[in-house]
Amino acid sequence: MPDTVVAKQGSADFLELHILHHASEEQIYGLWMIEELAHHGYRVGPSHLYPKFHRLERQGYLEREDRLVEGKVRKYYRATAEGAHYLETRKRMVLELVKEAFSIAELEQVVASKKRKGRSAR
Amino acid sequence: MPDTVVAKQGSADFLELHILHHASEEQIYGLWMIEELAHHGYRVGPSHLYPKFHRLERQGYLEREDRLVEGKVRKYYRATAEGAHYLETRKRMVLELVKEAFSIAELEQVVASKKRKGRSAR
DNA sequence: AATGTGATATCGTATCGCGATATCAATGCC
DNA sequence: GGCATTGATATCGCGATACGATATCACATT
Repeated sequence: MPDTVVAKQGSADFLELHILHHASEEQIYGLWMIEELAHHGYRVGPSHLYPKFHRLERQGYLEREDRLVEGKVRKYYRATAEGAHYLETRKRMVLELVKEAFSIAELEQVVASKKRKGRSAR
Repeated sequence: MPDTVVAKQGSADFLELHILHHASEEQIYGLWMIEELAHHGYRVGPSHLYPKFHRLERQGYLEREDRLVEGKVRKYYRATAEGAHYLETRKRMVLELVKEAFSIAELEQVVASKKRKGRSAR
């Protein structure tokens, strides 16, 4: 069995986090996100992604900017301040889960050390 | 704003992972799980949890054992081998997300070192 | 004006989220 | 026995979501 399972509605809210995460670092658009997710084992179709974009925008977490690129209209999204804040809250919760599920008590320290210095250790 | 947001359907699949995680370590039952989740900031009601239990059981990821405890009937669940396997797959995906969202390239090493030795570094 | 192409949008239905509410099964009390 | 109590599980109901399939869009090239 492939490990890109996606067992039905499995990837649900991880999807939201992925979107917000990328949208807080750079401007993203639909097809790009779909490909990016594919690299990470998430099979997401347009009919799944676009409605999410719309909802996140409606909620004020994303803001859109239509732009013409190479003869194609792209709708770029970036996270708003509110969206970034929401993302941080959710990230904290994921961290809790990971800490517990992987029994990594000092995970916070690892994260904190990353934040202090910009190095990515690769 | 409290940081137990739970912004609508937010906790969705994290819930599944939490359930599977605990059910793979010990036998769990509904109310206990509800309280456990509350400790971690997830507000989950019975009408959310029980259907999930039922579905996970139907999918073969959990198995049930009714037991009488202190005059009360409890339905204990534990993860099946298949459920444990599914959990591992999902955990790997969460790890990917965390690694990326927190820019922790060496996260795998941290996890691996935890697995080798049982120490919890606290 | 027709076609190609990157991209976004919608349709339709099975399923889910989840507050509110009901139901259950064992025990203690009269 | 009848009945309230209490820990616990189950269901109702409907607005919202998942997501494959399909349609539509806008610009460029011919």
